Amino acid sequence: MLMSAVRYNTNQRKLILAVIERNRGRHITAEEVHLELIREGSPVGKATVYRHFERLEKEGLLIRYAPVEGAGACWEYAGEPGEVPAHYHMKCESCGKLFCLDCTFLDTISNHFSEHHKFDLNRFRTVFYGICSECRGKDKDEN
Amino acid sequence: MLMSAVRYNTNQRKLILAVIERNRGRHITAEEVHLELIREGSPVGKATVYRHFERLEKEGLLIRYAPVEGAGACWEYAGEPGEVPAHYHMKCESCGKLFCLDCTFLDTISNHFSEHHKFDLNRFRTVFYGICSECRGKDKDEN
DNA sequence: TTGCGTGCAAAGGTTTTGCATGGCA
DNA sequence: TGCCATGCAAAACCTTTGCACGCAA
Repeated sequence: MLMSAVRYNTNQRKLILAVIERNRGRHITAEEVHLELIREGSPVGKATVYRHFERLEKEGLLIRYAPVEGAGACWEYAGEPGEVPAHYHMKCESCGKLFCLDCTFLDTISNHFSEHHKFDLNRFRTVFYGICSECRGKDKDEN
Repeated sequence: MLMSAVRYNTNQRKLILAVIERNRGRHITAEEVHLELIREGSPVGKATVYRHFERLEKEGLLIRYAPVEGAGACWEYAGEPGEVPAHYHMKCESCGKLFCLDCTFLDTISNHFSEHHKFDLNRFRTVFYGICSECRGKDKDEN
């Protein structure tokens, strides 16, 4: 929440923020932002994207999720406080897809952990691993 | 799980397992095992450690944790197959302690994922991250 | 003896860093 | 104009892979 970290409001910063805001509700990687801006015809260096992600996180505009194996860290626009609903992630061990879990049952889980185990769940880091519905039907040709 | 994956009980496998068992209750990285064995005077190649970690995970002897930012994946001894009843793990981000969750609510969670999200949870891989009761009381000096 | 296991080094992918240049305030 | 920001490439890091040799069964 160190807004003081913002010094120059450069064009690159605006471009990066625009892509992130446009992806409100979805997680995105630094690589994806980099490629998206190239596609738009407004290329921004990869290093610059990484540097801004780091700053935006400190400013509280970006949420950084624990990296999932096989991929890099993923981030998500935080927007106004409370704007992004609490959610968890589900990762398929077979196809590698990452799913966002927006389900009221999560509150039940959080509450259970809090009340019965006195444990405050961290939704940014906790990832549910398993096999998704698509892969469940197929033969397990993983690995 | 797939005990059939074990073919040769090589010396390197024994050495790696020994280090892991000795670190029961603590997570450890491939790099740490590699270095520990060098320190012991029984060096084992880094690639071999990685290959064994992968196999031990399939066998159910090791739990692989989601990588922590700034570090690689970390692993932890899960005990002999069948030694421990089905359970999930809860890891405190502050003190690093690993808690075993033996609670009927877990079935509720598994069932919910299975029925509502058509997702088969992997209890070995899924780890709940958060702050434990002990650390909840203290100042959050983490990070 | 057979074929898996091992070690080394090289490759792969992601993120960080150094340094000269560019651009915001 | 003074600094911070940027871009490129190289480095750093972690992990995987290729290949020839070694060793458990």
